[in-house]
Amino acid sequence: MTMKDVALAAGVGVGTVSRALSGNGHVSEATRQRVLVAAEALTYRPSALGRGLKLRRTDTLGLVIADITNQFYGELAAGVLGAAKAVGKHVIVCATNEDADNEREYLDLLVRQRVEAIIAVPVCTHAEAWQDAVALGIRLVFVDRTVDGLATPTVVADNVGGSYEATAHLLRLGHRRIAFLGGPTSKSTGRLREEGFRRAHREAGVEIDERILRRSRYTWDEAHASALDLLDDRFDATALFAANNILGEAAFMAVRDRGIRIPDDLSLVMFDDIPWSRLTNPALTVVSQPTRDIGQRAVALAADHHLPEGPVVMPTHLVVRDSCRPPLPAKRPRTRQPKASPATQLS
Amino acid sequence: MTMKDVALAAGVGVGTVSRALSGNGHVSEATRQRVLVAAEALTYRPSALGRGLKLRRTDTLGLVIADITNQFYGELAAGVLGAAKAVGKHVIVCATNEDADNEREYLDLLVRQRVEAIIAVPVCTHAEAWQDAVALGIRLVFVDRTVDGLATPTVVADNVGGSYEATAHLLRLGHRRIAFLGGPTSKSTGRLREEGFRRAHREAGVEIDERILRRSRYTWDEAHASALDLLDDRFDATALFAANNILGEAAFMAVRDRGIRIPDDLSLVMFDDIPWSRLTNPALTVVSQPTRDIGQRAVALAADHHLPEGPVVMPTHLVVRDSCRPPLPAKRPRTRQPKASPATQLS
DNA sequence: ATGAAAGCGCTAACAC
DNA sequence: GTGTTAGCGCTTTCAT
Repeated sequence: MTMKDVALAAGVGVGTVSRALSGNGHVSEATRQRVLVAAEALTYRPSALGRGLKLRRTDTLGLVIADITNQFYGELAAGVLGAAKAVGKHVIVCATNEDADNEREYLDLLVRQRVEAIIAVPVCTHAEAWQDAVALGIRLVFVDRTVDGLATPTVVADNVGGSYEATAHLLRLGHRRIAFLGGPTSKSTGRLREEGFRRAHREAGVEIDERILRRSRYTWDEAHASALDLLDDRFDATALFAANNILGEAAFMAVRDRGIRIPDDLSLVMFDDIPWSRLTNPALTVVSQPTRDIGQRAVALAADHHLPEGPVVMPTHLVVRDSCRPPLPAKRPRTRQPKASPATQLS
Repeated sequence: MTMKDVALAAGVGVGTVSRALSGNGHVSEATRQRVLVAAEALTYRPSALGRGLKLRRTDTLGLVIADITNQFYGELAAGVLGAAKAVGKHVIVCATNEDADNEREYLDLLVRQRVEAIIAVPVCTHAEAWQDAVALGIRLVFVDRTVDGLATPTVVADNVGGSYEATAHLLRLGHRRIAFLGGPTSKSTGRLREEGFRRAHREAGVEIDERILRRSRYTWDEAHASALDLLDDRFDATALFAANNILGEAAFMAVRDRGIRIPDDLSLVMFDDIPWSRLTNPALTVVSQPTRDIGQRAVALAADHHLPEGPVVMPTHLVVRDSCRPPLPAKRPRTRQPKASPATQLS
């Protein structure tokens, strides 16, 4: 069923069919009806291939995320899909599983598909990997993580701020030995959230014990191993900050594995407000980021023709639930008591 | 950068470029190199539009799911994406949010995109809604839910069996008043899981009190309201079976809201093994379905040219954790004590 | 082995 | 208003 068939059936030319069906150009009401009837009778559906080839436009977006199974990315994808639908575009979804080779392959695919824009959570943060995609004239928007040395629109959460706020919350409660389970330094999220953690300590005049920091890739297994390693190494921290939902889940399980009670023995804060954080007992205090908005914003940037100079930073906020409390003095035999200083008064 | 440009640069015809790049047809090694060099120099990337139009083949799959934010569908999508990548196809993902209008629009989109197959969790289970898609020659595979009156390949979990097993587990523990929070009868999952629940009771010779059954759409708000309604209505059940992860999450929250303790006051079983079910306290006993496999299998069916006659039913299994225990006699003042019968011995 | 040419389904420019 | 036609980028005969 091609347009030609419809033209034949309606006794008109293909141009008329195109005009009648698309509404572009003038067609007399009489012929319009004839065309509509013929199209209906033949159950004709225009082909996006022919149209796209002619118009040199596909109305397609590419979304490249790490792991669609992670609810954070699910939420992000939901934002992208919703916004895309609203502007009449559809999206090819690619899951890299944090593998740079997968990412390359998907990139190549999306280029060949002539997507109008690629919205990506970059695995490979070397600028070169993305350079030729942008050289090929495909609009590129990064989300969640940045790529250095590439003037590309990017939408991220306020990683430093969110992390700072969470850490400050713990310091304010009186914690002085706060363990940190963070991401790899190869990811901007890993670096920035650690920076917020450090900044809060610095401003509070509290020294960080580097022995209670761990960095792990964003996989459950590695994160869980890191968390156990942390807990088993003369662990005397009174609080733990996990820098994303994977790390948080692994940390939570590890803490339970070791019979440590939250918040009695250990206060826990996690970056990412994920539905399950309300289901644990106690419910977790978390840093919430506007995940769906990030996705929507990315689509807006992908459509906009005037790009923002710097990355768009979306605000985070601390959601205080029940996983934190002041440290129990009795519970921290090895803790060095820092002398109270004015800077310690964070709020 | 079109193929013509490459041909010009390499001093050959477009046909030769096509052959050299695709590997179809013979090209002398010398010219092949010239073409490759020219293509590289121009950073040429073949267009899938031209190719698709000519070949009348898009290598594209459409995936229609309810809510990408639900980890169950995330897992399903991961299976589809992985299997699709393995066979060199890519996928347009559509989230209906359980809205029939959205589904229609997406369907129309996918038809126009000339996807080779649509893998869908159907919202609208009227056969007619899908009839013209299949009439248009697009392969259709349903997952998770069935559509009546349509001879279409379908991949589902063993809903009756899983539900039966979970219920039998509770009966075996001695529960005689088991509440049920199920899905709408408009969905096959809703009907079938209720059927398994009933069958287990029937075979155990235990009568069901219809007053402790609720049916809710698969949205958190409605499910939560239903769960509260159930708990607030002279609730004296000793166990609760939630027929999917949304219902289970809502039930868990409602139970907590009401200060009911699991498993002391109430045993809880949920259909769907979702990561958070291990994070609650106690960890939840669940019916696990091979979600990722279902997605992979659907892709296989979409590619296969000989279709299975009936739906493909994937096995489920009960994962026993800590949310169930025998009922405490003291805790069920209103419970009618059924007389022990041989049929009660389920295992 | 390679060039020329037809044609996939569509839109837009042009002619009437 | 409507028919005709060129051409979007590609693959594949058909000649040579």
